[in-house]
Amino acid sequence: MPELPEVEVLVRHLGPLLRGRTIRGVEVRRAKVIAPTPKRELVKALRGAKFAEVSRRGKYLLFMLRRTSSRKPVLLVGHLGMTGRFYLLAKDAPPPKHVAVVLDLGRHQLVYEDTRYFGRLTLDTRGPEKLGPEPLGPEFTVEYFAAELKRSSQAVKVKLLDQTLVAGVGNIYASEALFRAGISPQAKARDLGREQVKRLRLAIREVLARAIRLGSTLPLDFGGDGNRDGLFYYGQAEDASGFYGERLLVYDRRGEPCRRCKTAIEHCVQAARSTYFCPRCQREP
DNA sequence: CACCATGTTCCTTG
DNA sequence: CCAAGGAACATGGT
Repeated sequence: MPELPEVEVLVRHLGPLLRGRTIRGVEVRRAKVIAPTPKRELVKALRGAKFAEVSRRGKYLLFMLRRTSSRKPVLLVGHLGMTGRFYLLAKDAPPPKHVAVVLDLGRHQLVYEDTRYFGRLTLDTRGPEKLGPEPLGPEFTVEYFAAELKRSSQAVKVKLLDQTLVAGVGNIYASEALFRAGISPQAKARDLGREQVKRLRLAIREVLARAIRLGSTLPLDFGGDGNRDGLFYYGQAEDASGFYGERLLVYDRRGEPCRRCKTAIEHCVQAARSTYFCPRCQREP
């Protein structure tokens, strides 16, 4: 479930587990995910390098690596796409289906698994460089947000998915934030008034921060199949605990009663993505 | 079999 | 040149 909050929770768990560990070997099982970095180049850069810091930018994972020989750090960039997973496995555990890359860490292996192979694990840093401000950071100001929205004739929900506007909002949290702000997803971005922009900015920050808070309280070793051996698995936490349903107010709730006014939640398609909203609580400007 | 899915990029059209 | 819409990517679930 990778939007900003899921990636943030993953980073907070991975950081302490990886920091200081040395990469002994690199196995690329699906060359597509490391593109455009050639396999040889990746192996050369990673083997013998040590994890220094694990951080996040938008939906991207940033692995800062250092090697004792050279002083310049290597930045390894990860992206989970729709179905990507990073977790640790015991050294000789058989890697499951759809493993794209395995990093040998000695007693453990860091596995990057991705059923649909839409994600990335690469030395190409152009992805995160194009991103807009962090929604929870100081650069995401009302002034900036208002000015950017004014320049767009797109529906505001579609605009929220533009990672150069603000980094990390995905299809689920876009619908959730608009519901909390009481704004119709079909409203043109440039038509929002000052108060609506303020409310939307706040709603985005609250929705993301809340998801991070909730996600951080959950154990991540949901494997349950023994294979992962409890060490680390970022999986279907929401389904397993049933808390997914509680935290989402509109997403995937077509026909169900609005939590606020009981009106049936509606669904529409915008830019080929599903949008959910309450026709009564969310109005056009 | 048909349709849908948390994301991004590329191509076409206007 | 830019905005907008749609397909493509690859696999699995319903």
